[in-house]
Amino acid sequence: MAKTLYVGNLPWNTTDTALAEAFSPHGSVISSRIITDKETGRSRGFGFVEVEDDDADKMIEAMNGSQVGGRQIVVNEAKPRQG
DNA sequence: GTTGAGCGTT
Repeated sequence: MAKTLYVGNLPWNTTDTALAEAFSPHGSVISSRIITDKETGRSRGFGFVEVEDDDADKMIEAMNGSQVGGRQIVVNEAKPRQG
């Protein structure tokens, strides 16, 4: 099982790999993606990280409020895209 | 060469 984490307040230069590298030591990272603008292709400043359900809660409290790329980030459980 | 609350594609 896996759970999706919403990551906000990210620097503009943050990449999906940077998230995986930042969440890796805090738990099992399955996948990571940075949301980019559909018109300009630039980073929107937030992304999503898919992690193991057993480590999701720990990574949220461990990475929420921490600094990534020199900027403090916000980590929460992502809302279900399909309801 | 910019910006800063908010929840993504098949």
